[in-house]
Amino acid sequence: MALSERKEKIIKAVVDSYIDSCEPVSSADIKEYHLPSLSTATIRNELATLEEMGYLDQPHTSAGRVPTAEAYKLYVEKLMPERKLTKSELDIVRKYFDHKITEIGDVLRSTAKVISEITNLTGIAYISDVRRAVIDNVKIVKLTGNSALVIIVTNLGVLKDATLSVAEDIKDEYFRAASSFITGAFSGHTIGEVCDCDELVFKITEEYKAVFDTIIEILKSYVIDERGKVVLEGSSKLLEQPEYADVGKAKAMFRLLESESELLPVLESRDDIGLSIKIAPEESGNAPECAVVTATLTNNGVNIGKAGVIGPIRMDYSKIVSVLEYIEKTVSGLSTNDKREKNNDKEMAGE
Amino acid sequence: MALSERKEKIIKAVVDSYIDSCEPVSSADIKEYHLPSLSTATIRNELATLEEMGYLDQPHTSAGRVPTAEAYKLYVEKLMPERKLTKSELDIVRKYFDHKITEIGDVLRSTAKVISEITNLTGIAYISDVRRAVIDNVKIVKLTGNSALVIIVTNLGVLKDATLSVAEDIKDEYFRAASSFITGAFSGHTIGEVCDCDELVFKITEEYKAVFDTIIEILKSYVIDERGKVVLEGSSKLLEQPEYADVGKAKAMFRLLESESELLPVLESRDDIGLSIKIAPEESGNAPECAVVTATLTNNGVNIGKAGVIGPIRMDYSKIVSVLEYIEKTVSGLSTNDKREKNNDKEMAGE
DNA sequence: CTTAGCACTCTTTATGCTCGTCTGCTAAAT
DNA sequence: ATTTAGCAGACGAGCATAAAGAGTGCTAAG
Repeated sequence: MALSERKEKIIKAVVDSYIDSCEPVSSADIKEYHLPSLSTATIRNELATLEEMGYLDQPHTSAGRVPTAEAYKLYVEKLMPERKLTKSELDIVRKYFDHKITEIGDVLRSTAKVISEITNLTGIAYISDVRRAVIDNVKIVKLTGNSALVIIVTNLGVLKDATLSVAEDIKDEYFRAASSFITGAFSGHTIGEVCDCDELVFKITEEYKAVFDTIIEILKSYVIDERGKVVLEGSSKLLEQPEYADVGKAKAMFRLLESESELLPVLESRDDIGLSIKIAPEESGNAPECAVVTATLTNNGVNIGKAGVIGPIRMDYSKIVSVLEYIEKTVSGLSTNDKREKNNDKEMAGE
Repeated sequence: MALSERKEKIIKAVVDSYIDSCEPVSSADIKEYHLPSLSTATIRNELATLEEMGYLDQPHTSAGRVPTAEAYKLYVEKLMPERKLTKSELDIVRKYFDHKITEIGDVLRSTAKVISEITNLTGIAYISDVRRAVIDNVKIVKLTGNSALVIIVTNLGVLKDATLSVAEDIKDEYFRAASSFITGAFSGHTIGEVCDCDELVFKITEEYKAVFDTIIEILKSYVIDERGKVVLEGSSKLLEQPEYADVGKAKAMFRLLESESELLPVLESRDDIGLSIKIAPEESGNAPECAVVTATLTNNGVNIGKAGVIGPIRMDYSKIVSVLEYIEKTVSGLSTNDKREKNNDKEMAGE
């Protein structure tokens, strides 16, 4: 059934007001700040029918109204005001991404951090599936005496690099040759493929067997380590929210954040593109009530992963959406071969 | 004035009991669990004099006794039982360090994380002073088309590496030559020296001017970024502690953790070696009461930084000391040219 | 010096009470 | 038919009071 315009206005008033104050909204509040032309009695009548319709709740008889998840859903879909980032918010984002960021892990951490800082909620970021990353390039560089660095470049960015011990007397040339050999063998394959297949498929010669094995090892442990690893930043920010004024509630929420097996289903979204807003998702099981807003991160058009916020159902969706939209754009602009606007890049003069 | 053996036993009983339960300790408790041979009245007499001496406190007249900071200090110095890590605790530590860890930042994060996991408090780790790190080696590696990776190896380990954009047509040889030239110029100098000095000192020829400038830039921004940066892991663990059952207290503590300017003086310890236990340090100013235990991390005998825990004054010092001692040893064993016992390293066969 | 016993202090918990807020309903007004 | 004013009723927040329980301090005896 369609809602009258007035009913929608009242829902918006309740949600806006409740987001701001976290206190049940009375008919007088609505009259004063949102609909001065109506009497409180009329508003009360509307409130009563909206409650019957499932949009509002009443903690007890003599209390104001509180929005239900249904009301929030309608709000984000239709009623929410558009909002632009303020100057200072833009500055915060720029500050975080004004550096040279290489590793995927760093991108995730920075993203989660900046989101948390602006929204005052917990920022989350994660890679959808490392196994799907396509290897572009593998470099092995000798560092000091007996250690070497393995750098694996994928379409998602530079994977965390790993050192390995090597015999002192191996020459630079060997590493160079090994690098280009391995690059030739792996390039174009996904990490998943490389992990699963054995040396025969890649036609590895005896000479580079050892390097091959080592790199497979590194990839395998990387895949295991990062499987569904979610980066969380600013979880303590949740304490600022009045819904967690009770330490028990706060603990329950932290438990959810710390348990990856419970958290992941809550985060997952159907759509692989754009923003996803999940309000009180069923997947959360007996975990505490929460809402999750995520944006899809891309790099050169490739889906890297997701970033967003998690927090109580009462959150400033309007602000969060504008932040995430901006971050989505910014992160997509970061990449190994980017052309960023500002002086973020210093071209190195050729020889 | 010297304490009688019995007084010490009673202090130990109070501290042990209070660490365990976080509840004021009554004379009956002490009799039952620690000194059954004495009567509660005798114990009460002792408790009264210990309170006068400043070792104990009484929340109110009809409550049991609570140890003062003085009592904790005596406890860690003299009364604390020795404790070995349990099998499962050892396993946790091994799990964290069983990987190839390259970057300093990763060492810090892992260390803080494992400490937090075992102690159920907030783990901290930080580098004493990046500017004092001595550069060993600088490598510039071309990755894909127009991006290159700069790897700076110091005596502390591999610094976070940074990418830079380069013209497409630069050849590998140029990077190789630039790497060895820059290594020749910087090797043996500290990061601080390199940041402060200009090109003349390093006799940079025109040819490598651009690389030189870029690397200086990277180092400078690194030094600024990491100045006094403290890695914190598991801050939400603090909520498990009953002293933060009140959200206000918890928030105050989180504020301390988030403010580097307030946190650093609390962490700093006089001694540059071994374990430091600071109980209710004066430096904390008007920040909430806390205790900090830190160990010095070394790498090839070089002082890297500190790692430890921060939490309420009531913490299981005995356990923490044993954990930190073990971690101190383990981390010192990690290094680019290490000879670790187990199969953590796979030697790569020569050519 | 140690101990038993008892009075005393102070917190904790439960109970009852008042006050203010906000609603729901009814009847009148538009 | 909708809106509004007015009023009774419901409920929580806050406060005082009372009773119960825990643990001490003190005194006097062992």
